Amino acid sequence: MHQFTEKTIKLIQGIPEGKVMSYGQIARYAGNVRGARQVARVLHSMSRKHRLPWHRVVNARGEISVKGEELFQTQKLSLELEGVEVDSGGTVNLDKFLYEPEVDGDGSAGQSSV
DNA sequence: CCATTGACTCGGA
DNA sequence: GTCCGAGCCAATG
Repeated sequence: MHQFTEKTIKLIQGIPEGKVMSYGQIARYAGNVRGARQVARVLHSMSRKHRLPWHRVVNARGEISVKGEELFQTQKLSLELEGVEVDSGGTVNLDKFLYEPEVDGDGSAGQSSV
């Protein structure tokens, strides 16, 4: 197993409740800027074997990009239950719920703008 | 090993 | 703002 996959898994597991990450972002943190699709694939494969909080993973726009209707609602429900506000279209406010593990205790920037 | 997929992303029209 | 196309890399069959 490549480190990218393992890092991806760990990153996903490291996402706190009430936060979400995009595939591309995870891929970058995993060391692969272009690994967004692999993240998706990892979710498919790993989520079957491991219990990964894949529901905390959304696309770059903060939207739930899952295909299946059930999976879509499942993810949306899971996020809402964790305190993440999800729009009816499955859109999450990345300015509020985007998880940035590298971010320092800044806090001032990020969600100050409207 | 080769071909296909895959929950994506970005850029252009 | 929406739609289309190409890239990208790894796991699976």
